[in-house]
Amino acid sequence: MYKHGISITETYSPQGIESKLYNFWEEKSFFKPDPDPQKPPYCIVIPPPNVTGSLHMGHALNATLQDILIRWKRMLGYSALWIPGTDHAGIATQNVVERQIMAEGHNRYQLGRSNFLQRVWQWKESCGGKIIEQLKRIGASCDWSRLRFTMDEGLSRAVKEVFLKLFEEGLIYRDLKLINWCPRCHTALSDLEVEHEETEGKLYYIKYPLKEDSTQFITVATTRPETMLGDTAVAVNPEDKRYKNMIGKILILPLINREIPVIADSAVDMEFGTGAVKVTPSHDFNDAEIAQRHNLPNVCVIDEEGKMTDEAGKYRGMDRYEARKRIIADLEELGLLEKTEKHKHAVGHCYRCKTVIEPFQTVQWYVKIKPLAEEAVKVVQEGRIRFIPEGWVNNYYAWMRDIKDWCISRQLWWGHRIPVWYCAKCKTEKGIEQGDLIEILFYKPITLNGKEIWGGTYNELRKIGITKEEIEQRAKIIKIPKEIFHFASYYEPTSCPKCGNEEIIQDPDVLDTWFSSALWPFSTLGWPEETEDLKRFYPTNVLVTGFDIIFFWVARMIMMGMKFMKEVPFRDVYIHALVRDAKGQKMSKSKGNVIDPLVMIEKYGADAFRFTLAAFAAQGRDIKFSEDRVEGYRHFANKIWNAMKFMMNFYNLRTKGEVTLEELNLFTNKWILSKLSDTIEETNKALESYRFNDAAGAIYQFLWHEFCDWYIELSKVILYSESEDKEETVNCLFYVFENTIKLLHPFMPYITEEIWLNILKKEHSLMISSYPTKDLISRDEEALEKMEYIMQAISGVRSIRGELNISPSLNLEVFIKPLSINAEKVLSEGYTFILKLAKAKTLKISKDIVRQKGSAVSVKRDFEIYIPVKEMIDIQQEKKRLLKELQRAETEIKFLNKKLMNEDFIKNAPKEVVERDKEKYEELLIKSDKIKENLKVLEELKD
RNA sequence: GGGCGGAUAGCUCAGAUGGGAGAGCGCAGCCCUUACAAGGCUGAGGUCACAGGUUCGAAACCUGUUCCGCCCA
Repeated sequence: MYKHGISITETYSPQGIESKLYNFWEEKSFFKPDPDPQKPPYCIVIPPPNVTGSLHMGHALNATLQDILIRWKRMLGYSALWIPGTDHAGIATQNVVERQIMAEGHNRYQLGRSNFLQRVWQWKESCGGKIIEQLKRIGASCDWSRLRFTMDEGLSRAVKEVFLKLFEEGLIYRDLKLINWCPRCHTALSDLEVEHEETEGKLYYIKYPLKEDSTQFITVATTRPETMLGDTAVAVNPEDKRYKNMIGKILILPLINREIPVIADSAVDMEFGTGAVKVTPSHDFNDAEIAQRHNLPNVCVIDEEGKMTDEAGKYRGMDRYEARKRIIADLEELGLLEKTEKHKHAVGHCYRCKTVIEPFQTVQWYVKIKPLAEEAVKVVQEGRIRFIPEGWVNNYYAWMRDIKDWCISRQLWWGHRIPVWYCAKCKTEKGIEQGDLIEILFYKPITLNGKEIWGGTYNELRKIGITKEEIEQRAKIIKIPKEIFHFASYYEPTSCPKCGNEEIIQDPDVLDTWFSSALWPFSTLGWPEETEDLKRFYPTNVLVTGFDIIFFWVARMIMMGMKFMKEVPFRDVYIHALVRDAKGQKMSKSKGNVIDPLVMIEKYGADAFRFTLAAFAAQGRDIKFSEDRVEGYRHFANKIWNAMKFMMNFYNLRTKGEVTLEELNLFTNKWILSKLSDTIEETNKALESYRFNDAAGAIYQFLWHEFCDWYIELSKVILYSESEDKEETVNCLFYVFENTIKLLHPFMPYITEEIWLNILKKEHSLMISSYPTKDLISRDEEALEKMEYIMQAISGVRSIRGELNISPSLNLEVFIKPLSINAEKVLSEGYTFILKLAKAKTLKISKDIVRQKGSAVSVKRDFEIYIPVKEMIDIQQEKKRLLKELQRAETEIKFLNKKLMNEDFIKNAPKEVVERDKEKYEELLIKSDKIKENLKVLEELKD
């Protein structure tokens, strides 16, 4: 129990305090932006985590930095809004629910599309968004009343709106191309969703016999022999002398005995393999390009499941890897396998399930990206969007330069359904009824008149009496050729706008999740409605995110923002680091090196954890996270707590809330105010330039090493006496502490609020109080200089004590001889402080002091300290100490001397630098003389 | 193959626009001094990866080398 009637726990314990305060803030609606129109807006949209996700270190860092910014700006008087939300994560979420269903012994097809979607929503309501609760644990001050989800009604509207607009403008189109296909997820992927991984594979050399003379061969090298069944040519470089006479000749494709030509294409690398490459247009991107140039046919030998097709002859139905083995064995038997070599190459994997990607030819939806990209590059070049750190713009430009059209359709059920319909009754240019071209495959047959129906064309199925609904419910695959007439519609249409027929079916695909994420900065603010929020908060101020989604997300948001808002989505893009483990390895479940942020919070408190992340968040470098650091910053929290405990002993003596430099008498008080002023400026400056570590460091340094180590200790001298400065010291102590707590609040919101509200009993919450800015206090140069003397005197005594191993319990007689009038005046003014903090028994300050024999000495700029230690210590040890100091001084003298003798230096260096060095040089000369003198005295002592 | 980033104390890292290096942890010594041992005080520890160059002056700027990491093809 303390004097003012509050009991304070011995050490700071975050458990219990945090949730209480968080609930308090939320109940008071402090997370909502201030509606006052006078206040300037400040807005951040959270990078929406996956709804399936749980909080990992990356999220924690990301959220901490955003929260620091938001709390800082809110306290600076902005109407601050941080919009939270999650994205629907098409593949990931669908996978989660499919696994659940599989555990029940079913698959999604058995449920049917609409039932399956119901299950996904159910799952989302009960388990999804766990991460939102976790964000609250780290103290995120998001406006939860504005929580959004990419599949919610408003955002779905935005998605449709955007799709239709782009479709109408011809920026969205449907095309038959080779795409990246995941045989496990059964969907197309965009280029970005493929991860290339260096893999140790093999290079197979296969002999293709010549038609005209089967004893002659061309040997091709390939890493994927199973695709040879789909070869439609062999290509060589036209410059390649080895093959000059082969060009135009016909080869017999082994195993399948198809005739294929030898063609010349300059894209062929003569150095690779034998210089002759097989061309498989259906299963390789490079080959597809060659095929286009030479008008080669496509032969598709691998299907959407990764199994061999009918075209694969006797390998039909085999898995692609099984087929590879068999083909190699068969070739070997035929004597057509020349050799195999080890070979390293990059293999594409699905970023969600890590399955090896199969290039696959299908009809997909694309966004024509060039026109959008041009605008997005321009706004960055013009500086309307800044990247911080700057270096990332190069990556951004590079990617934008070689950008390819964006494949946006996914063969999933969970996501925004593409708002396009196809008419079965309209006729193609060739006069064929479209329904005859739409092929349906059921997951489970329909039995009709004792016959199992597995599918067929749309028209066939309708003719035998299967309803439209049945077809859509039961379809596993709906193949709709490219040329079929289609129309987009915002509302669900009932008939074809061209022929009026009701036989229309919707495109079965959904949109890439990133399509909806790209709209996030304006869709979350209410677009396409012209809401108040949109008017007030768009463009947002900053996007805080990791570099890994610059392309996936940041670039696309800029494109969409420019396209639909005619304005950038954010001013700044702050790219933060990746959080790695202590050894610098990426954290991953399989490596087992994952650190759970919630465990850290549980163990050390959210404040210590947040502070660690901020202190680590130096620009341009990854974070190697170590638990030791968190522990260190928990100590910091505890330090604050204890300082507060000390102060609360004097709480009742406080007479005013604010103090100014002018009204203060005592230089220590003026000093700490000046130091606070510096810290305030440094912190704000650092935050303005997103230097979170500098801001955290400035506060830490001030609070611990200036406020606690020096100021509190100095204050005790006054507070435990009957000094007339006691009142102003108490007032100053609290004033400085309160402002420091304010500075710290964005970093450590809980402990600061707890002290503010529940210990200091402030009327209003700290999180809505005002952030200190540099005009709050100025600095007093004189006080700073005075403290310099006092600190030197105290440290001088302590050094002697420490280095000579004199027990702190031994009170010493200290003599200080000032060598200037100023030194005498200042040191005398600080007499009591020196006496107490140096733990002196007696202290004499006088220019008339004569050094006693057997004194330890410390030489300062313009005073000397003598401590008689004859009885206490070993003379040799003191001599050693002085020699060390002398040596240090002399090396520096030598260095400075050389510098000052250099005419070029005097001539070229700035005046201040030369002046400073001269001064330093002279001081050191005096110092070394003094030390030498004192060494002589020690010699005398020996006698 | 193209591009980017890193190498500073035993460990993890800071070191805007060049003026001879800092922190935290760890380590050593002395201390339970009435806010705090989750603490105090005092120390030890660094040819700033290597080699050249620019400059009066380089950890910083330029060139090359080695090692490590990332992105793209």
